[in-house]
Amino acid sequence: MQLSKTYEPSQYEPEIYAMWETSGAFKPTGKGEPYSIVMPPPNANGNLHVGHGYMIPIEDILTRYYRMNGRDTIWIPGADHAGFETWVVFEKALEKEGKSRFDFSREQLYKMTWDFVAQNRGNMELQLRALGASCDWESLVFTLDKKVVKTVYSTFKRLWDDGLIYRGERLVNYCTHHQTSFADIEVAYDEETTPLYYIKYGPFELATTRPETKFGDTAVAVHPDDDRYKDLVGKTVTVQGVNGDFEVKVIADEMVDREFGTGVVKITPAHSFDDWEAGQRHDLPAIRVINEDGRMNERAGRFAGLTVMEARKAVVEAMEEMGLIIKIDKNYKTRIGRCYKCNTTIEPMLMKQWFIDIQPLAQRAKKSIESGEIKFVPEQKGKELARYYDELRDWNISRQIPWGIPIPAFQNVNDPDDWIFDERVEESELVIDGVTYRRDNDTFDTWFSSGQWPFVTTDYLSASDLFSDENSEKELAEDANNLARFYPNAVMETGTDLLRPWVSRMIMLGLYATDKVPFHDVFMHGLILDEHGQKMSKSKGNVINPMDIIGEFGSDALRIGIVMNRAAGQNQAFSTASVIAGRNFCNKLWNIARLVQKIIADNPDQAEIADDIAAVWIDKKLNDAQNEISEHIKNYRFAEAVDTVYHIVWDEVADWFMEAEKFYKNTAFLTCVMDRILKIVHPFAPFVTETIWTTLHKDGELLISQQWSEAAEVDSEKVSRFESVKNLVSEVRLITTQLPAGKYDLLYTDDKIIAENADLIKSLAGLKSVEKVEQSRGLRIASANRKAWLDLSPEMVYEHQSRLELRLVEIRGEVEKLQARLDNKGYVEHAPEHLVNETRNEIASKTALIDRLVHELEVIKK
RNA sequence: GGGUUGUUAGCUCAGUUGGCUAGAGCAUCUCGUUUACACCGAGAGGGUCGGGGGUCCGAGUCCCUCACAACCCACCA
Repeated sequence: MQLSKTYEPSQYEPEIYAMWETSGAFKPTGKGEPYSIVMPPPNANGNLHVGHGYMIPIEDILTRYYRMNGRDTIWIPGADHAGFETWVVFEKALEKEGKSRFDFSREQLYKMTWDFVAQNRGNMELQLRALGASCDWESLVFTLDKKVVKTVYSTFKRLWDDGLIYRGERLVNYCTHHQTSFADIEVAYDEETTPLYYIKYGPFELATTRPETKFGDTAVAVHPDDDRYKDLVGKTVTVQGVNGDFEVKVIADEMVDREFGTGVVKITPAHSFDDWEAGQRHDLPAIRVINEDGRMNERAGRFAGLTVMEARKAVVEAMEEMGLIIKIDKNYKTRIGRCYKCNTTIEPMLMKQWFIDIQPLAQRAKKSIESGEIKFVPEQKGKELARYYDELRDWNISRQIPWGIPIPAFQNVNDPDDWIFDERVEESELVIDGVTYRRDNDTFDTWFSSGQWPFVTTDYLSASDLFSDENSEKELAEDANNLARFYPNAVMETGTDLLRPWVSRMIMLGLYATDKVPFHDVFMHGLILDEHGQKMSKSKGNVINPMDIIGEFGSDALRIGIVMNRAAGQNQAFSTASVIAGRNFCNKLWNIARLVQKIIADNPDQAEIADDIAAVWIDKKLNDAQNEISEHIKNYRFAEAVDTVYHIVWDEVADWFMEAEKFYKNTAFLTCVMDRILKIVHPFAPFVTETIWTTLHKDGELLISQQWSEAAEVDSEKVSRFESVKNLVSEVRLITTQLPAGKYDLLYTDDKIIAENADLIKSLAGLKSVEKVEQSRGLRIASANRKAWLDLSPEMVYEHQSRLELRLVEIRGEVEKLQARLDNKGYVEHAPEHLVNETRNEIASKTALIDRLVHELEVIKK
């Protein structure tokens, strides 16, 4: 089949992907050392964003590269139930129908959300295909699949049995209207004006925005270095309250800002996040004074039953009567959290939640980073995580939304402290030995389940049950039918924003559940910003949809463009210019293939060409490029790898080798080189390379399943011969572009390389002729140091003189700089010898060039 | 406020442990339509590497300092 003039990606991409998928090329071969990546599961309910447009190509480059380099490779895709995000979208949809979550049971809600997600789930998977993801679809895991739940329960059970799970009180963001708690990110903060009350508080004066929580005060805090209150620290003071006197402890804590108010803070651990922290540090009791319905409880005495705002007003009035209010700052501005749905003020509320005692897990994870068992790219991210582990506090794994994995715990209706583990979560009540247990209605934090992703997706736990004896490792590795050989994963590739919520948890839970690190390397990519370096957001309207880019420029162009010029861990702008470069590159490759096709078609009976020095030269270049690319991939330097690919194809293959082949027409060799290039480029631009491959190869073999070529043996003498030709041609081009348009003659005297390659040189340099003469004339090709002259009239040579003089000044300047370096004793003494030698050699060659130029100028002047 | 990362050509960015004349893509300019490609070819111009100081034979790279920007965390009673 003839290749069309221009590469039209949309014409080939879907078909090519279907070929890969149906051929089974994405499946591991069962041969070679296992190499595995688990895809960070995109939201099943959503569309891919431009971040995926970067993530997927990187993971696909790795997968395709290792697949083509002898590894037994798998890339496991996933789909995320995205607990919170999906829940918000679903609840909005419910709302549109005039319904609320309170109209349904938990089971109903779960079922409805499931159906809702199922409707949309196909989009994301189609988009992964459009990006060319060569992942093994058969091993796809949804975060709510049975095997996920099973593993999550077994890990929970184990933590429970090990005494690492406990019920604990914790402040949660609570909406008193919806009567549910929210995650931090679900709370919308707004700057608002709220009165700041300066009140008398025992021996202190202090400022507060929340006088109504005074009933829950259990301490009063000052800064440890504050001399004003030094004597009172540690004492218990009596405070006059609206319900009578009460006592609080005076504590010293760094949280207090001496400059704010009077430098004194009342501490209400049950209703303020900061105060809760302080309470933890100082071992203070927490007293709840607000109920879940947003009204004051019995602790508020005569104010019980009032709403928070009513109580605030009433308490202030009462305090004013008692003379406890000093002044009220009515212009005070602060940020108040509100429910994103009903705008109700979020109350920090003390509630019972499930917790994991995290430090034992965290410290083990920290060690795995510090020992180098897990390596981070960029390295900095590992250090950041190690620090984070030290600060990590017990992990609250309960969430109050129905869309998630139910927590398999039941509470004795008669004894709130009696909890049992039971997986029968479909039952809302269990009766065991006459005791009734009620199911906990909470679900797991999504990170608790996704934190187990590497061993869930590879079925590692169930497999390690099968292989429990000493030989398990070996048997596992050899069992080609078992996904467990892919655990631990080779690399975890994900965004820097997921370092704490996700990567940290995978390491902790992986080590805990499997005694192994979940992956050996972590590669973290930064955020893709818009073209002007701004964060993309729907409200700004600057969101770039990867599917639009694919539609306009093609999948390969997006891949190359987005990977190009990008460093690990760095937030960087999206650049359409780079995508255009990617598209141009694909077109270039396409046209190389067209030229190969044409040369072969035009020369059906061409025999092997023995003296093709361009062939030897390109073999060498391709060897080098393969090595370089491998090195870059090994070090996760994707931008550099793409750069190497781009330039080997464009600068070496297209500009020199193909041009030389227009002369040689070495058809057999052209086929080999074409294959080799396609293999090298394939991981980066899979669609265009496969399209070319399947067009040129009629045997039905697919490029995706090929192995990279072995390095070719090269005759370095021939390589340097081609380099000489190249230099000569470059200089001839340089001179002739400065001359009036037209074709020129090259003359040479006693020059073996020119004599042997006269026609090649003529072809490459676009000369009229290359002729041997006895007596030289015209302009000497001086820089390339060849006995060659452009046959120019004395007038033209004379005109060229000024250019030569400029060049001479330039080179003399360079030599001066180099000489100055050598004149510096410190340099000669301290710098490595090879550098000094290099400098000397360079001076020598430049001096020789100066001599030639000087000589040439003398000739011209005569 | 704490932490992290940036600031290199008109734009978007590379530059791995300090070492040859600081690179790429896009954009710009000149010449060119030789049937692979104008999504092209041959060339060219453009940078005191954010400012200042220091270490060193040698600094875009290491140290100090200032300015600016982005991100993460904690957010003020």
